[in-house]
Amino acid sequence: MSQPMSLPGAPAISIPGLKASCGACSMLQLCLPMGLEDADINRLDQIIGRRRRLARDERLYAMGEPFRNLYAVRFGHFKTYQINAAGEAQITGFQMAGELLGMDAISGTHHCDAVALEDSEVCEIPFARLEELFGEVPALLRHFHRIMSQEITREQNVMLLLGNMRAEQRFAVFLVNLSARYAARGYSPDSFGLRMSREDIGNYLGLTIESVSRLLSRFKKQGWLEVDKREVRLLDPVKLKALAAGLDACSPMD
Amino acid sequence: MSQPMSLPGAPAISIPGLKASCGACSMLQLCLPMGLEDADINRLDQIIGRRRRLARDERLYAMGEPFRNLYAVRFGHFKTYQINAAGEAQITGFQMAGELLGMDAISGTHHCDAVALEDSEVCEIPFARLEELFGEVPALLRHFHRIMSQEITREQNVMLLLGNMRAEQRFAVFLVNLSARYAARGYSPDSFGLRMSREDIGNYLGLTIESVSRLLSRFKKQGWLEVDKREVRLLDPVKLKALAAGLDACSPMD
DNA sequence: CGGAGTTTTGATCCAAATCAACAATAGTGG
DNA sequence: CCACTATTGTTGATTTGGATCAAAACTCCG
Repeated sequence: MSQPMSLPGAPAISIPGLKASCGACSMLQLCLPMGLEDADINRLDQIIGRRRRLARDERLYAMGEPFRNLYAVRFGHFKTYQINAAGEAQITGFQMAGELLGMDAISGTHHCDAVALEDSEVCEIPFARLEELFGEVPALLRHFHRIMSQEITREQNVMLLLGNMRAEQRFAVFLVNLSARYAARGYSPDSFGLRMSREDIGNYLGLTIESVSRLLSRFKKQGWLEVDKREVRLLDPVKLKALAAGLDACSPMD
Repeated sequence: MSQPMSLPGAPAISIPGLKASCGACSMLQLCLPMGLEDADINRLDQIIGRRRRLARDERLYAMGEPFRNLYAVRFGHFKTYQINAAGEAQITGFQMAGELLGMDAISGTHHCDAVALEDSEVCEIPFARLEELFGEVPALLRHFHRIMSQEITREQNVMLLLGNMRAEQRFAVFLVNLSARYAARGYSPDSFGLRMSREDIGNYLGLTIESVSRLLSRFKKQGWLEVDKREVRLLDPVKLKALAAGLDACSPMD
């Protein structure tokens, strides 16, 4: 590739300390203000709090904290995870630019931790003020409901993955999903860096780190992708999509 | 037990054909109108459509259908499930009286099927009219958001279950969860009938029907519960809760 | 460079799936 | 009502996908 390595997490124009401006944000078409009129976007801008920068591994919020804000990812990546009574964690999602964090907390307190996978920035959205705006901007409310609904559907898809799929299919789903999300953001669908460790991937997919490593090696050997450290290039996206859809019998690693 | 068998799904006072009345509904304290003032409950009553009766195995809605209504379960039980491209199903939840169905569809079309597990009744809630009401009754909107948020959290808990737990713990979680929900509805927490088949339970928990059957036998042998067909009585709820929380090492079936 | 963390690869094990057979139950129709 | 069938559930034998255990290779940084 003659182009510089794709960098889906690279900062958009962003001057820390300045208030966020949805109208100028590159994520406008994916984020909360999607589809709003200019005037309404300005009203949303009015209520959006400061931007917040987080370093790699820094925590945005923790389980049990009282709910105050939603967060829109401006750039960077996050993971969210739950911890049960026995101290075991389950990663419930990876979030990237334009995605909303914290919806599980609207019921009162946060039910998971959110941690930055790399240096990242979020817009803080005070929910109390957002609620006020809902009454005045019905299109905003409608889109907010759509986003929550999509989050429910996303989680149902993960349930399907964890409950029904074998390791190979899970991993294919994971790759194809990332690919589609990068594509929606204008990045290459076939070439991207994994922002999360093998351990995070394994935890999310209900597999061990060893299994993830083996799957990567196997997919590479089959010629379906190239891997170099965390950089991935999908060589046969069609095959991977077929695997993900379960339309293709698993090749038993001969 | 000298009492008649517990019947958590037995009809509340219900005259088919009549319009629903939230104020008179026994699920008032669990359902959408929870916490509303009388006047606001009446406004909600105004918009709620007909009740709808469903026979066992009858489908309330199907994947792909356009979204029109939410449904509140009046009595009976439902299951919701997704089907993937390969035709395999994953049950994403079991719903009982007072619970809301269809939130995953707000984004436009239904993403799962909902099927009655027994003769059941729902209140049809036209979402367009509910949206109108949101602007007039902020408390209703707030509670609606809380319900959606809780649904997200519930699904995250299932992800934790499917991604992290062994069969024994999954099954304990399942039983303890049912127990708590029946308790919240005023029924015995320790004695209830399973409304779903072993196959449904297995599908939901990511296990085979054989595994579910073996788990039931094993729990019975351990003296943690009694089973007779689909009727279950928890004999050692404390033990089951400990298992569910993962605080208790799995007893290796000696 | 050293040392901690991460990833890969190989050997072995085990929990749950699969395969198989049968028992119990619920329907169905005569 | 019973006989017959289909469905659902139980139990046992065997297999297997992925976990676990173990160790080496690589990477990242101070």
